[in-house]
Amino acid sequence: MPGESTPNDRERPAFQRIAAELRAKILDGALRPGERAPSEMELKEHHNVSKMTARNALVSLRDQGVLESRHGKGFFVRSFEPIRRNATRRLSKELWGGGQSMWSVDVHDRPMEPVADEPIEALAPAGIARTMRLASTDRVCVRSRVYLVDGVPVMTAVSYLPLDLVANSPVMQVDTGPGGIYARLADLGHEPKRFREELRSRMPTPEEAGQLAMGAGTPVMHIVRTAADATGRIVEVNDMLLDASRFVMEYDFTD
Amino acid sequence: MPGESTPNDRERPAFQRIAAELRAKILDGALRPGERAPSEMELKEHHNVSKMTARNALVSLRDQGVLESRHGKGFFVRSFEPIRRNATRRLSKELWGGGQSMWSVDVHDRPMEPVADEPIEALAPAGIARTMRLASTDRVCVRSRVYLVDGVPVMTAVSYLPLDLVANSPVMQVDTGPGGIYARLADLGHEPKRFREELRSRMPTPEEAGQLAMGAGTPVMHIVRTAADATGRIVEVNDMLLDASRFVMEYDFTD
DNA sequence: AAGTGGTCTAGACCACTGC
DNA sequence: CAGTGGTCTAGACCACTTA
Repeated sequence: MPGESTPNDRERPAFQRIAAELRAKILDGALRPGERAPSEMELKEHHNVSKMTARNALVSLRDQGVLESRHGKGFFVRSFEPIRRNATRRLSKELWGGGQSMWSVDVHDRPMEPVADEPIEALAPAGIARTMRLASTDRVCVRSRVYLVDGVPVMTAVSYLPLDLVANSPVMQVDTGPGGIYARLADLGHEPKRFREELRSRMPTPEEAGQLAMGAGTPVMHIVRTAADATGRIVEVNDMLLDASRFVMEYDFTD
Repeated sequence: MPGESTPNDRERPAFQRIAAELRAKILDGALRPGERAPSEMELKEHHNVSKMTARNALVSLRDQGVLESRHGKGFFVRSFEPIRRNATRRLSKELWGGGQSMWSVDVHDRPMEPVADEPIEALAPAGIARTMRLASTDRVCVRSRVYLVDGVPVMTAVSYLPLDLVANSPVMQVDTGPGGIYARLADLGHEPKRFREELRSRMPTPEEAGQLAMGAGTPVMHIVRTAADATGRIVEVNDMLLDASRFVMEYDFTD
């Protein structure tokens, strides 16, 4: 009899009970990161529910970031080894000249490698033009890149720089040399001095989830960093999208 | 005939097509924030699919934070009016003496009101004790509070302070007076000078989603702020959980 | 009472994985 | 091949909202 085999428990829905039970097993260590969770069929028979109800429990945990699914293999407990990234230290001037890529100082075991597109010239998107205080006719240098860990994309970044500042400079090259963009801006007499990072978190669009190789149920961090030189002129806006499950952001400041 | 009415489109699953179509309508403004999306029945008949498939499309959009559902009423397009919170400005000393609650400077139209529990004495949780560099037998003052906007909880915060520092001080009172905890710590000769905020983003547990009145498909920001006095002694650890859909975090720093 | 979302069943077929 | 996740159907009943 459809719709009746749940004998009106007056309790939580069955799929939530099953999900909570699995969650508890993970919390108390009975189910460890990387291990396979019970299959749909196993849950179906163990709890006397239909396949869809068993599946519903697994999917809801996946959408909460607890499990990940691999087609044909099973549901597995997700593990987290986030990359710790300190914005202050990362931008500290000492590192710029050292030939260190900005991001490689953040990852300890597995280096994060950038894959950069060819820089292009373009009109600034409306939002970027506004934060850069540019006229809508001003052109910018656009540098797009993807950062990989173990060959997997974990972050995308798009930098916008005023074209009149960086035209015919190494900033227009794919490889900007030791110290990266910021060192080149310093060479040009516009060393970045003041920074603002604006951080949002939300669920990714399907496109974004595809670009970053993200599991369902994991949010993104959307960070927009604005860099100004000593005179207050905005010399770069960097629009970053991060797989939130792979990062811990750290900010230091005084009084 | 079950499983056959999708005539092997060789394309995306039906529920994904329907979801993408709705998403597009929202993006191009045909469906505006706050408006009701088509109901399950409407989608079912319009696309010639079963109710579960139509529902699947709506639920997947809800779990991506695009829609919210109201039982008995429908699915509605979510709108965002995030609270902008600048950690640097918020903590700037000038504000402490002014009788300004720390958070009220962040909200413009609708004030964010804290609801504080009675402070208690307790053993520090393991993780907190470690970051506070306390022995496992040291006791701490625990201050829990919930912040409301329009009566809706949007953030929880739990502060831990070394008990030997704040025992028999106004910090142990519910109302700490003008300037809040930090002003009282200054009175005690331990003015917070250096801060670190550590920010993660993830999906909430069901319990967390209940405490904050969160819609499905919205992540939380988990922020742990550590405050040290001039000598480097850690005088507070503040463990915050925020409904990510309601906040934009802002961090300023120089070179 | 009618319309809506929320849960559930008992099947079905497909695609992917690994033996 | 069997086992797994992924999609789908055509119903059902429930709880909630509005009128």
